[in-house]
Amino acid sequence: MKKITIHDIAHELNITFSTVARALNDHPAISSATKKAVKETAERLGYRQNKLASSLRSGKTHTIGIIVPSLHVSFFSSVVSGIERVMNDNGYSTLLYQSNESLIQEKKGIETFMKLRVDGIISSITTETLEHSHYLDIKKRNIPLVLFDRIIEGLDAPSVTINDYQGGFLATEHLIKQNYKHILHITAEQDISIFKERLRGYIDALKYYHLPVREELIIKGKSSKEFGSAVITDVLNRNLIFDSVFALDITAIGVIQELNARKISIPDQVGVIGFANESFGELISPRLSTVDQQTVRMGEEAAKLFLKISENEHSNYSYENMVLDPLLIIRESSMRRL
Amino acid sequence: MKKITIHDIAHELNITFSTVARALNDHPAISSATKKAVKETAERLGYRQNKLASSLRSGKTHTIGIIVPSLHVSFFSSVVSGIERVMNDNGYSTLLYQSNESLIQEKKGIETFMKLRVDGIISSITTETLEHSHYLDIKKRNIPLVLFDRIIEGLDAPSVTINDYQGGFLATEHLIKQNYKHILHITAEQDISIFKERLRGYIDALKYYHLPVREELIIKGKSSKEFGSAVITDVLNRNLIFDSVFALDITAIGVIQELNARKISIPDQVGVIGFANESFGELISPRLSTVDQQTVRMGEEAAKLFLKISENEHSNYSYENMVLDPLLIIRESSMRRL
DNA sequence: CTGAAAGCGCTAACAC
DNA sequence: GTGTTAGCGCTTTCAG
Repeated sequence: MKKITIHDIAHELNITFSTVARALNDHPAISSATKKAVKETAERLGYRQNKLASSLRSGKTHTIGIIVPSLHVSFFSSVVSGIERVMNDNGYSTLLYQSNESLIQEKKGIETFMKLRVDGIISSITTETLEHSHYLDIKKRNIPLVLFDRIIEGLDAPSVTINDYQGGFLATEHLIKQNYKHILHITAEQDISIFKERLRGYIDALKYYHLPVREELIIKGKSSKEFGSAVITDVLNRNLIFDSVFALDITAIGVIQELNARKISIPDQVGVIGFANESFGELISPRLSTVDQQTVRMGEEAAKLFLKISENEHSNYSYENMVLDPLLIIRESSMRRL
Repeated sequence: MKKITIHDIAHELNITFSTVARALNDHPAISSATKKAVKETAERLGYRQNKLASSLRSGKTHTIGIIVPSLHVSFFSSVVSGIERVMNDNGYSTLLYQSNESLIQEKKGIETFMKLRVDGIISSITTETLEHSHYLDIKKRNIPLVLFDRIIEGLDAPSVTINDYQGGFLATEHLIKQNYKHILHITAEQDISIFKERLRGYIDALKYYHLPVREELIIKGKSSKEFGSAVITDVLNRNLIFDSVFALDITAIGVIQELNARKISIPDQVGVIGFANESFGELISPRLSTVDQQTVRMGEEAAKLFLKISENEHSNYSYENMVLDPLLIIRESSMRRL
């Protein structure tokens, strides 16, 4: 099947190709008669605009690049889904690149996107991204850049994140209001901002409600079902007093299983709340209360932010840093019958 | 920042731009001295090849389009992940499009990809795709097309699928070998090929091991936790004899919860095996035995298949339809202590 | 080993 | 309202 161009259509109708181009682009100065004729023959010949040529000439590709650490993580695939929907609705195509938490891969992705002349990049950085010269390069070239969730401190780029502090506060406050008074918090070992913020929220909620902050109830370790289970075993062995747990969803699952195994009733004896709103939280019994991170919305907002800044391209807009509110999802694991 | 082109590099070195182009593409007929000089100044000036121009001229974009019903479904995001990895490793970029199970969206995606002149398309069709003229169009234009999981009967296109019959057989056989004799099978109401195949595998396994096929143990309904739970309640009320269940993962979760609630011991009294190997299967107790669909591998194989057919573009290759073997994942829910 | 020149398919400024 | 013309930044013959 021969490639059909505007020249073929022009030839067919005995007009010039530029008239055809204008007709196809609904240029106001073209008679509706010729527009109709052009569009009909375009359809008949199976013409499809060559975006490459159009983009090369116009300088706009209507394509953006998305970089995420990994699609395997449901958080990221949800966000990508949100970005993709909004961008498609606005006539953009989306290129996808997984960095696999590798700085080298991330740089490769950016390199690829630049060569393809994307109109912008939306990214969530890798855990290895301590040096960000490649992001500075994007900015230097005036390519709109939006970051989400994992952002770069000190890089003046618009972003969408979630208020982890508030998430920690809300979760803790909810437990307190359910009349739990000794809240165990399992957090991460690493010095990562999101975990520190959630911990800060936890502490501030305790203080706000005049409850003591007990250091022995703040336990650091890796995020896993096994660790959650181990913590409960350990805490019980040490006879620590606690009546509720706030941990990541995956860790909370281990907590629930261990409590179930020991016939400690949830939520009556011990309440549990997670963080992340993973789908499996609804599948265990009792169903896990949790904090939702608005993943799809995060993607949508990142996309909208991109659209906004790429509109007034050269004007100096203020870099907007949107912070989404986490949502409390209350299920049975923390619903104490008061 | 001014856009740097090969002309700028040529000017800087007092050579012609075509020499620069050849040097950058490692053309054999260029002296290593000029190659070195060209590459150095390219680096120094911050030059980046314009793939648009290159693609327009050469006719190759080194970009493929991926169409999936939805990234929210972990099955698809895993497959996409596999495709993406292999394609990137082979110098391709990947465009992504979610059809959201809508035929119109799917057509729009294909339209977009064609205008962008992708080198090929990898797709899994929507449930609405009963008419496939848009896929015929792809073929007519000689654009390499690979389908995965949900394929089109009668469209002569290479594909990667999973052997659902074998999956059903393996799951059933495993239960039989664990000495379960009355296997309840929960399947879908709809006349979808994948479910019919799994059912066929179930029946054949029973026959193979000389067990009776009891119609009352084959129950059709929607796939959900709630339905799994309801089926167990119903079956127990009707005093049907059964000692094991084979259902989709999500449905199996409901089965397990209902059995747990009734203090019916798993796997001693009743064994349970799922299908899909969703991540939550490992998180419940007892952990769910299941059938893995090799999602990432499916994506990788689809990508490899694409690379293979796009090599010998115009030669007549035989359309390969790769069928992956499902993998039995045995966990506690079906591990009877014999 | 390098240069000259054509052209991929389109957009857009300038004519009339 | 339509035609003419000049590129966008490359790849790719054809020369020499």
